Amino acid sequence: MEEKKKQELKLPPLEGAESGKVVTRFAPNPNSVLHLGSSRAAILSYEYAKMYKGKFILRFEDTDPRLKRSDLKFYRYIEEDLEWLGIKWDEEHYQSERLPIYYDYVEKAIKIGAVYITECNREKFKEHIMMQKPCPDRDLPVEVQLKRWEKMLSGGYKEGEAVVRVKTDLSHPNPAVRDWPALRIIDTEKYSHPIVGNKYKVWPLYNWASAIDDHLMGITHIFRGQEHFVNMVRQRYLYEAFGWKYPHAVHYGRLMIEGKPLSKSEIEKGIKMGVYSGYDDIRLATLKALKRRGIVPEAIKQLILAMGINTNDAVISLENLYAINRKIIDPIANRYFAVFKPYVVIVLKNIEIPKVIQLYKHPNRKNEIRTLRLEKAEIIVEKSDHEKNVGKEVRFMGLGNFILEKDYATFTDNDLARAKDFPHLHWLPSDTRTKINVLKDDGNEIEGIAEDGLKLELNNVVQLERKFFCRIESVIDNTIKAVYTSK
RNA sequence: GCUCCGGUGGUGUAGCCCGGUCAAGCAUGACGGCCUUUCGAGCCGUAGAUCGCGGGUUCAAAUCCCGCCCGGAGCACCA
Repeated sequence: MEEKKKQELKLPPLEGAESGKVVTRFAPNPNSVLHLGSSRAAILSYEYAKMYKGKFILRFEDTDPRLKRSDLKFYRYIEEDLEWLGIKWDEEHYQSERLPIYYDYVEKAIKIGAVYITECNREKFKEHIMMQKPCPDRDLPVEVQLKRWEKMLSGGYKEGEAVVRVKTDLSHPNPAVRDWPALRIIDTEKYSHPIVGNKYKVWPLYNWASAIDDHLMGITHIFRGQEHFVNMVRQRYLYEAFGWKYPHAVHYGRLMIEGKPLSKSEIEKGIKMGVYSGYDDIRLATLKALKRRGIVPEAIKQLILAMGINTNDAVISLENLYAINRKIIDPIANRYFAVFKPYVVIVLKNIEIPKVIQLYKHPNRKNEIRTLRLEKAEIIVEKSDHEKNVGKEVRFMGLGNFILEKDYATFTDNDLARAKDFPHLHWLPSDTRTKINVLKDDGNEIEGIAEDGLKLELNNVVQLERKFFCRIESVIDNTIKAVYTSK
């Protein structure tokens, strides 16, 4: 039964990759949690590193204390999410602790004329750049640049008064590439950094910190969304100036999920405004929400690997994730009965009481048994099941075959072969005490009763027979709370 | 507007670089059957794509060229 016939999902070969020499990194800004989209870079980077027996680095890009502020809790959340995915990293870095390194390269770059410090303000600079003209201080001698650099470091400029820029090509067709900004001043008295506080006033921008780090850390392959495409174009000028070799970069397309917000800002906003209950709100596609719903990490990994490194945009259907997930959990998830409201009480006729009914916990594992006790000749079934089948002969699963009437049912026999074409209905003894609430994926809750044995499945994904898979989230006294996984 | 990147069945993906074996493969979803103490899983089968549109090159185009349309991304002293 457990034949391993599933073709191991294989990533296509990586350009320029050699076994033992691949180094990849995942470089999140710790300003939110991981979701299905952001886990893509992590999974691809990690899997490729593993595939080529290389190295995988986790690097927190926390160099904006002002607009995209990092938060201490997210460093930890991201680590948790990665661990949950089964991702292990060989190195971990915080860019906020590497500022002296970035400073060092500014000085080096000034000396080779690769960067300059401009006192042009944003508007003035933009005017020049749009006309493919340099700001006057672009060609100031090295000594002046160094002096300005010292002035920046020593606090001689206030926010916005000076910016380090990388010389590119002023006639580059894309204005966004022309002399891009590398470091700026941030008033950390006002915008304190969660890790280094107000220790530094000069902060690198993404392209500077990322470019320097990718080189210093020996990154050979970069995986990121297409929104970073021009950043590669920009950073190449710097690499060229330093005589470095730019890593192979893969820019995959945009990933969307039917109806679910997949942007950090939208998630953060929704949580702040109380639209979502938290990072694990089941309507979200965060890793924390998926975990809570009983989606296993292996399913997420397989989904991402199946998408590969395609550059076109994808609107993926959650059904796909569910299908993959189901294949993994179905062989292990135990089976239970739960009857949801509205339900009806049926009196059983022609049976002996009391009665102990034995059922398999899983159809494939006939050695594991669960039991239901009938003390009274009375069961509860769902109203819709009852309505559809009044007047018919039905199979009460595990109990036997019955002619179902309006409020009673008469036992006929226990012949399973004969029951083949009968509707199979699940049921519970009328004196069942265990209650269950299931949080559905649309945010609504449904109530019902369940087998007592279900209380022992805390944190597990189970199948409520004929209903759906769900994860048992909490068990307090006689009440079980579960979260819907999928059909 | 400018600069990039895309457009293969409902969804995802393979093929496109190096034209024919592709009247397009796989997965998922839908439908039907078998099996089964579940409406799940498994097995079998069915339906579903004139490969965005138009033109060109060629004996031959999803694959090459041109034009157009549509979608996305970027155009921050964000990452």
